[in-house]
Amino acid sequence: MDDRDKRGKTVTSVDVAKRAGVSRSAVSRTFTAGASVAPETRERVIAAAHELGYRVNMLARSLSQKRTNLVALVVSDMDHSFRAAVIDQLARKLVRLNYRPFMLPTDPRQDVSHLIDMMLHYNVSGAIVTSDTPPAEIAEECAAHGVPLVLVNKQPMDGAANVTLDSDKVGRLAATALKRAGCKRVALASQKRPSHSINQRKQAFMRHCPELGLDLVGDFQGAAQNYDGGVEAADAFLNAQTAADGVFCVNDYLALGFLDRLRHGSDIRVPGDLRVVGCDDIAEAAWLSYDLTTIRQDSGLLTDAAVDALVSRIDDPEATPLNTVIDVKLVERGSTGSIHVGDAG
Amino acid sequence: MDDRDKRGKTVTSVDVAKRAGVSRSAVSRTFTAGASVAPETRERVIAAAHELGYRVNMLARSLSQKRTNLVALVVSDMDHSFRAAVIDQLARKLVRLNYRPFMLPTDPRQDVSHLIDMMLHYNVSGAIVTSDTPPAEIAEECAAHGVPLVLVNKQPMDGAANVTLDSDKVGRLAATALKRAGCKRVALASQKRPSHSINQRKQAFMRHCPELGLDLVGDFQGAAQNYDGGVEAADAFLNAQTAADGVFCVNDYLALGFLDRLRHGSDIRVPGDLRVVGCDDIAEAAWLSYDLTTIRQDSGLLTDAAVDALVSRIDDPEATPLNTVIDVKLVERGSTGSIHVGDAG
DNA sequence: CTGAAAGCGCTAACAT
DNA sequence: ATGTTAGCGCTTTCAG
Repeated sequence: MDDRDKRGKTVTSVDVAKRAGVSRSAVSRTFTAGASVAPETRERVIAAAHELGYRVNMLARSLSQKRTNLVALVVSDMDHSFRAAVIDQLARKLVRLNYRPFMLPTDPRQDVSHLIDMMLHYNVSGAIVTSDTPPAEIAEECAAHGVPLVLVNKQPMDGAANVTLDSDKVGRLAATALKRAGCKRVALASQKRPSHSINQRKQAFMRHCPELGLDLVGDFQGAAQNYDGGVEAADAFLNAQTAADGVFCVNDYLALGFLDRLRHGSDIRVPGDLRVVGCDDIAEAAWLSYDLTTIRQDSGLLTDAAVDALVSRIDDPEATPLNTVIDVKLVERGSTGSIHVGDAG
Repeated sequence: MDDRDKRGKTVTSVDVAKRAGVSRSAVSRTFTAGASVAPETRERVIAAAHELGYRVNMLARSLSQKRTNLVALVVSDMDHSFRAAVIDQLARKLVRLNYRPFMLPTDPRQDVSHLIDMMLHYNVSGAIVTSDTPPAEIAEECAAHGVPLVLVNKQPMDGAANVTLDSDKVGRLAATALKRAGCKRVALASQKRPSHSINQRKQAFMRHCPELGLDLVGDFQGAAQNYDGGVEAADAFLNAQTAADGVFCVNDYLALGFLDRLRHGSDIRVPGDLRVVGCDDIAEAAWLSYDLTTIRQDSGLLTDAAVDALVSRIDDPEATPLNTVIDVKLVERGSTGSIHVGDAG
């Protein structure tokens, strides 16, 4: 590999062709999976390419193939560690399948037309939305322009594939866990303007409580679905002075704030006086200070399903979009009175 | 905007040209910043484009301009929330400047040639590395191929711009904070195989302790720079039964695990028996259960500097790469005996 | 200010 | 299996 060749002008397939004594097509075929080239030719081409430091220009290839393999990752709250993990996994899985993840950060209040523009500008092969942005228009536009779209934990939309956790089961597991822990009167801790998936969880929980003979005595809310929201929810809970003996926090971050507020500023002990269940199973839930019983949303399954759904739509644009439901499971820890992890280790 | 026009075949500049009764060049100019078009022509073109739902094909543009505006974001541990936030901010800032962030996830043990390939395949305008991957080859290759590269919190390398926090100040602030909190004998909590930036912090701390008359009585290590690593470091600390009255944890996650281990499984009270200082100021550090004094690494400044450094190298490839040092500051909380946030609120 | 023509680097029919 | 030819959609001299 001669350094003088690398710098300055870029080496193209015609350079390689010349050097290998073949046509450009031969070069192209050599670098195209499943094209027919004589082994001997291919070898010569590869050698020449290597000597020259040649790399296929994907932009040019995409232009002529009319297919980019670019996938837009529409993302908002990366500070939410569960979502960050999801993005990370999506990116890895896409790369493994030879797609190129493309970040489209977005603000909740930002208009989506901007996003659509970018997708179309770059001719993306597909898009995955994990943000909280209400994707109403986005789905329409993508459908109109034939861009395969996958929504993760969003309200299902026509023309878009959907991956979402089994929210009914979330509600059932939460209620069951509290019931089994001996609760009689339970409450919800949630947020003021719940996203679709959060809302589903809540509703499921409210459905299952009566079935299990649990009294639902309140829904205490914070502003956002994060730690501070949990603190606020706990404040509301404390003010209300309910006789609740169990709480389902609709998301783990919220639960952590909730727990912390009880511990620092009230006499209520968890799990002694109150049992708490969260949802997601973020890493922090297992920390010694929290030891939170929660409902695990397996990000591996979630991202597998999302990528599957996307790929199958890219491969067959006419196929009806998949609608995948991800199983969830209860992870019992100290906040419902199970053995404290600290005792086990 | 006629829907029949949008579906099926893509609308190109020639369609717009036809409809507007001008040449393709006119269309091109209309969508090129700072090109000279008669206001009246421009208007007609815009109208036609809008009616047809035309968008410039950036791939084609990039191909002919030989500049893509794609920026590779090389990233490894997104589960580390500080890094996730950095990625998020980088992406947002790049988009704002009309660059397109492109995720290149990588594993610590994966070979970098793979990454270089992707960058070259897509002709990226530049790259930012935030992962822990030893970027030795990556820097070389990028330099060899003229790809502007920015390293964030990495060991400086020839030909690459570098953005890193002021590690000397980190060490000084940590030592000073412990000193002011009344410590005499201090220890480090760190990890087995520290990254470059972590190592810098350690060394700085070790330099400054003697200057302040602090005895450094040990360096207790966990496997990784995360929560579990902190727990392990605390175990080591407890086993050693040192007389330390202060600990500098080289990173906040580590600090949280360290604190938790002390609280759950020892009689040592923080800040009563032991003062603890972390580094980074991640969101969790401010949580009620931790209330950790720490040294803030401002991700906003960090990412601003990284983007600046990148852009200036893209704009002028011959310029010598910038080397930016980010200021840090002490955030005092309860773990060094300052007023507990819980009391304030 | 505008249009014509050449070219960015690659692939895909179509012949051979 | 290989080469030839004609694009992919856009920009950019170069004339006018």
